[in-house]
Amino acid sequence: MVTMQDVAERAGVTKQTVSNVISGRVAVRPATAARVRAAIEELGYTPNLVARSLATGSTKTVGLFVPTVAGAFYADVVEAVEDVLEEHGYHLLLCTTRLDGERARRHLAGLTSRSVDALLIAGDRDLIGHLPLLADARFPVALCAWESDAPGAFPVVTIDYEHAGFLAGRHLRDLGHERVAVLASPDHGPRLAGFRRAFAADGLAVPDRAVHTATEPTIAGGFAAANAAFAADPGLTAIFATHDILALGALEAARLTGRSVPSDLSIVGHDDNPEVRLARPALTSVAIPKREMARLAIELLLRAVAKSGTPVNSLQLLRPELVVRDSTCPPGTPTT
Amino acid sequence: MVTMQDVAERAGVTKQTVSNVISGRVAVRPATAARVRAAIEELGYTPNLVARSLATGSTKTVGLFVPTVAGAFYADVVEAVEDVLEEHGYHLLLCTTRLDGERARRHLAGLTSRSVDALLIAGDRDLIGHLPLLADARFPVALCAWESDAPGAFPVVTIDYEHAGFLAGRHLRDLGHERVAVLASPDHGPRLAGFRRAFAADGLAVPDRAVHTATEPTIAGGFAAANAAFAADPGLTAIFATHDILALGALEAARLTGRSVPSDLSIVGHDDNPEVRLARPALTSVAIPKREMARLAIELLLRAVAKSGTPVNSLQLLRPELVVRDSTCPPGTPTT
DNA sequence: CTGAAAGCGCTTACAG
DNA sequence: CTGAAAGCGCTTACAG
Repeated sequence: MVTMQDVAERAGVTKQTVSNVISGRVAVRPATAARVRAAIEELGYTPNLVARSLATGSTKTVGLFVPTVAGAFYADVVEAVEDVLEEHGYHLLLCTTRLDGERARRHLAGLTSRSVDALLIAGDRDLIGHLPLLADARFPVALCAWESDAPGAFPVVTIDYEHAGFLAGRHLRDLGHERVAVLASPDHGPRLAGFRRAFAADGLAVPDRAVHTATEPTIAGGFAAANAAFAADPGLTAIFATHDILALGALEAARLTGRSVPSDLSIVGHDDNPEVRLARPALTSVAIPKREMARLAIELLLRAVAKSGTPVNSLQLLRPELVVRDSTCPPGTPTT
Repeated sequence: MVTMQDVAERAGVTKQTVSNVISGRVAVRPATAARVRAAIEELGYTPNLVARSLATGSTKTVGLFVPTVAGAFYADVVEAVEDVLEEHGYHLLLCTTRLDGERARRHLAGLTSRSVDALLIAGDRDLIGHLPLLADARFPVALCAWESDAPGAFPVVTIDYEHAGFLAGRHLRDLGHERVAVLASPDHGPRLAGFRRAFAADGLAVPDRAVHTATEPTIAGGFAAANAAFAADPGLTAIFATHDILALGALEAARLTGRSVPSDLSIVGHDDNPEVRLARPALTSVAIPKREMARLAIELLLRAVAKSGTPVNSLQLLRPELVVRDSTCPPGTPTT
């Protein structure tokens, strides 16, 4: 492999000079610089980034942990992160934890060895217990897409999930719904709380018996939870699913129990994933600014890297937005 | 930061000995090893991987290029790659090219600087023109999920796409279809060729006017192409879409033109993405072993890294499988 | 504007 | 089984 030394010899200078023309940090006489550049060209020299990293202490790489890359949410997060990184000349080291805490721990331990300039952890559940491992990490760490229990030790950029739930509830209340059910994933406490707040504002309660926990975040999980909701209250007029995929299952359950959506049953989803636009009817859903979230989190990190300090430890909540489509209407609206 | 030297001093040995107990390459007297381990523990020492990489020439990292991470196909590829890497103690450097050749080129150039032990490139279109950049890469390179024009310079592990098309065609022929159309993405030549081969085997031709190119790989693209197909031959009884997403668009087009699927129109998709199971009717599709493909490609690469040689330059084609669901039946079958 | 020196933290033969 | 030496390829002050 051709090294900086080789280039230097060829150009008749020392390697420091070569380094200077490459980095541009120190002025080099144009004629010399030209000779060096020619030598680089002729030799096909390309700097050894590992050596550079050892000397500078920076790898120009940031780590990203996500639970998975399947599904629009995290796929978008990954791509948004990559875009920002690219703008700043950084590379992406990706680790999908797959809801496997032990796996996550191993990777975390691996990263600790200063092979990364910063670390962004998106999504909770898996890593929460291992975060203390990061307590004395040599690089800045931030969290995003964290719904609850965000440990105070790190800055977090996330969605105002409580507000998301509130928007869903508010929409159903505006339409006049009173007998409603929630299909909730276990980790979606804030969304549920926000939903309840919307009803409470009108003096209405969403009792625990109207909340049905989905055992898994799948169509089947939503299907089962929706059927449980129908059994608990056959006369309910609306459902809020804390995740689009559950809403899709609810749609299926409605079809099989002869409920037409939205005239017999309104359904509101959450996340506004692309597939909800394909559902029949197209689902009303709460859209969350995931790309902006990812961007802000990475920029925060990169800023900390640049001034080699700790990032400002704050909790930043991005506001979601309701997207009304065809799956919601006032209760008792005749089928068209 | 605590270094190997610090550990050595604390344990009263030299850093070479510390290195030996960590690597386990050289036997160390148990008592000494214990002292060293204690020192590591007390100091919270963790080796600097960058320094190790510079000394060994290996970064324990492999690069993966994919066009995108959105969509089940590449998401699965990424996760499969990661699983294999994890088994071997490697990290994943991810780059999504986003169909942006210039972006891909930049990343490629970046990787060339020996910061990666191997490189897997999944999917074509974007990188094809820049592959020569890799001609004298210092690490092994392999290609996967390559449909056509795989440059002979690198080993490729991919799907037998021609066979995939054949399976689709064969299925429709077995059902008795004769007047068919193909909705094809521009890059899916082999699938189309295979489809035609199945018809040719029965002495039937699939003329060019029955092939409708989708301008984009989206529902809308499939929708438009399907309508073009209906216009060209109102009496066609079956459609093969070279991509599931196009098939979904065709489903929509069938609905809006009053064709019932499958009794009036059979539809076969390709890729067997999870969403086709949710479509109504559930789509018949050609399933491709993408995870196996990714695994084989990475293992090939890792083998080459292990013996620091060039990988065997071969073209390996994995066989797809037809998954029959509810969107296909013999032509003229009465609606149930 | 250019060169001599030291160092980043590790590993790898090679002596003892 | 342990230590002394050299080296991986770069960068960073610091002289001249």
